[in-house]
Amino acid sequence: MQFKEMRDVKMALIMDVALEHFANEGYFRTTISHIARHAGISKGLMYNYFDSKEALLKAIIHRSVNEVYNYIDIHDKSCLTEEDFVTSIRKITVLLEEKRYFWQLLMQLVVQNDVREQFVNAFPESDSLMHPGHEPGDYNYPSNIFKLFTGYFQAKKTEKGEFYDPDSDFELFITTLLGYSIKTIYMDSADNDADEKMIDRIIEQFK
Amino acid sequence: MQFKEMRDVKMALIMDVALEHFANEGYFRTTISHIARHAGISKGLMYNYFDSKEALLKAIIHRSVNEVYNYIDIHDKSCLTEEDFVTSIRKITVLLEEKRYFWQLLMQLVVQNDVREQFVNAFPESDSLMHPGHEPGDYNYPSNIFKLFTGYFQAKKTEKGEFYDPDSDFELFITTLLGYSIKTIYMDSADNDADEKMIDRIIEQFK
Amino acid sequence: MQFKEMRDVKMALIMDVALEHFANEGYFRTTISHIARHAGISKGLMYNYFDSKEALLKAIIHRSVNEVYNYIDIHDKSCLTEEDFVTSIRKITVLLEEKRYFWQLLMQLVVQNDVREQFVNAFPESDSLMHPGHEPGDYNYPSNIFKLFTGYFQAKKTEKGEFYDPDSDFELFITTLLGYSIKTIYMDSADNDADEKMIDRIIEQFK
Amino acid sequence: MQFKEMRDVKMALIMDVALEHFANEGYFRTTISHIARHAGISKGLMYNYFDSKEALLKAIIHRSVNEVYNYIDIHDKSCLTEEDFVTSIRKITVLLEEKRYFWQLLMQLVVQNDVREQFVNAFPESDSLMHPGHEPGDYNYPSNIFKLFTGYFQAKKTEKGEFYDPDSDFELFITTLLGYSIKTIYMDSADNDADEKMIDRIIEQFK
DNA sequence: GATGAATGAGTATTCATTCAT
DNA sequence: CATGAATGAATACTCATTCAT
Repeated sequence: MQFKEMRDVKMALIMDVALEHFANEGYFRTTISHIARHAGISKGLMYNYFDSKEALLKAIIHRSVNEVYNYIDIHDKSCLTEEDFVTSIRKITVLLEEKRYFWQLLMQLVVQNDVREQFVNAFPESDSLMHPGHEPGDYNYPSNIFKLFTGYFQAKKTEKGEFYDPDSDFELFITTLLGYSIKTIYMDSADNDADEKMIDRIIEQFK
Repeated sequence: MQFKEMRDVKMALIMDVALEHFANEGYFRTTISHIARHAGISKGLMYNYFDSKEALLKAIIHRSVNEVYNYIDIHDKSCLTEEDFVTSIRKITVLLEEKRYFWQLLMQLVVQNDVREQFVNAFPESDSLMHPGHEPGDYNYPSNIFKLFTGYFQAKKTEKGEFYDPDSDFELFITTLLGYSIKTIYMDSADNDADEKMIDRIIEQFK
Repeated sequence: MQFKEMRDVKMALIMDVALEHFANEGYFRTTISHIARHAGISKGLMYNYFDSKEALLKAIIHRSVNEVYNYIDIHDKSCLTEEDFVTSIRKITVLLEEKRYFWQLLMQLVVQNDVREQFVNAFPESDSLMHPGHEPGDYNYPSNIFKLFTGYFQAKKTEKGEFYDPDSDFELFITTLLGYSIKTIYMDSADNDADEKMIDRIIEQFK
Repeated sequence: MQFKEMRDVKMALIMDVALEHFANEGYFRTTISHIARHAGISKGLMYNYFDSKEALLKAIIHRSVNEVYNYIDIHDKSCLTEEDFVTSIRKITVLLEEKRYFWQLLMQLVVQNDVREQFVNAFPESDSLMHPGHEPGDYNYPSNIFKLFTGYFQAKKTEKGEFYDPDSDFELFITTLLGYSIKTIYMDSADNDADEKMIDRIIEQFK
């Protein structure tokens, strides 16, 4: 259907504009009027596409989460090889840079205690963040990915010897990756070389 | 005067209540009425103490920043020994846990692009964040502390040999510490032992 | 009693300060706090002297009205000679300049339709503007003065001949005097000579 | 567009209602809610048309000033004949009666010292009071009109002889006209005949 | 008397959302 | 589908007035 396509294009436009403003000015301080004006449509029409400001927010998150999962694309693996591990991290760095606005928006939500709790609870169960093309039970990406990574560190135990503590190593890995992510999202990296070097060091340290 | 004391006590009370709500519900969603009600005072009285909602926010930040600087207390050192370095990190972990609400509030501000820019610009220059008991020129803590740490890593070069890259090591250290901080601020750490172990590993890795 | 005197002095001070602010910033925009601060007393004490903001306003008007009447001092005459007439006008010009703040305040009230109506109605009847030391029936100054002046113009008929219209002349006189008054109250007269000349012309025209 | 028309009609309605209330109850005591209720619209809609209460006030003044200038319409003359002079005064009397609310509002502003100063300063320079259809440099009506009148009195010198003082005569004229204007604006003239006679006398005296 | 802390009703303003056209 | 006029609940802030000390 052609109508369907036009609709989708316009919805995507609105979501793009909204995401940019949400990231730059904050969700609360961004008004519907502002988004509509910048998207070149009327305020009223917004409500033909999205039921409410919050629905728009959820749609944006939903879309981005799907894009991220599709790009990562390791959810049908049962375990990670070292190559998989390295590839995953490289993919993450790509995502961090290509989807800065999304991560910035996500941070805004997550740093509010009550919102974060809703978020954490809502994750695998809630419809709003389901992967549409998958059956229930199948969409539990975050925890699956999580298991793959913990599995990867567990597997290293055989190689590194009995004094190696996979849990501790995994914790530090996650911590370091979190720090790197935040830095990447917010600092405008003038020095790409340095970033490159840092991610190489991290990979070297934890692979 | 007795009035002065009452005033200070009540101002502190209001700031405490406000900080808690700002952290939990977000600055924008927290209403003055709400703060007043929870502080057991009338809306109008709030404005006897603070000129505006924003002034209240700034007062809270000002107070906490001063507390943090006073606790860290390394601003009159010219260089850091290994012991200083370790002590500083331990102090940071203490501050992270004791002032969670403050750091959470700070994150809320910092994750909004336009607010963050104001913040970064305002930092060393603005009166509002000056350390009261110090002369102008002396209060530039953030950058002074920064220099102490970079100096520490530079100094390690003599010990670690010519292939050691102090800049890169410092970058990774900051990144790791950032990740650790965020985790500490937001995750309610059921497992204190694990946290302890992680900070030990970080110290070991970078000292 | 000494207490009484102190009280009167302080009341006068408050009224002076209040009048100045009322005139310059307007009655509504002048706050009680502001007056108290400028009078060097506390807000609460204000209410020991005046029951309310409006009571303060009325007291100021009352005081000034009495001062004006006492200065004019023609209320026990039964008719005006030409000399009386000239003297009265000269006295009016003195009052205009010496009590600018009061006239400015009066104008502020009078230019609001609903307030003006209250005013006009309240004038001879209301307690608030009664002359305290006089019996009821005796305090009706405005209308008495009015009668004296109309009488003066009526009397000129015998002199000026039968085609002379005293009502019309009186009307024009009042009108011209009103214009002169407003100018005097609001224009800061750099050119005193010109003012002098104008009032001379007016006297010449209507005496 | 039909929207434009509706908008203009409604804006005019709001301005009419607001002007009436401003004049009768005073600008400060008139609430936005009150205006909205009497205009039959919601409070929020007011802000679709006017950015603030003050913007509404300015719009009203702007509109009225333009109407007055357009009606007077002597700004492209280089000098006034006696006929022009008489016509101008008659036009002024018409304006006084037809735009009482506006003049009353203007008086309210002008009698507050600080507001008046802003006003006087803002007059010829400010965009807000520019005549829209004229080039810059051309819109300085008040002072132009002023010059025409002073010129008129100067010209009478040739006719009235060397002892005639045009400045003094002009001053008295302005003063008398001011008095007449105030009376007309505030007194509800039951006796139109008397008013007529007075303006005739004024014209006779100064033409 | 004197203070200023405390109150609360009131005011301008904002903005997501609805609806007639 | 598309518009923007219209709504109203919510929010920050003000200020005359009261009251405990």
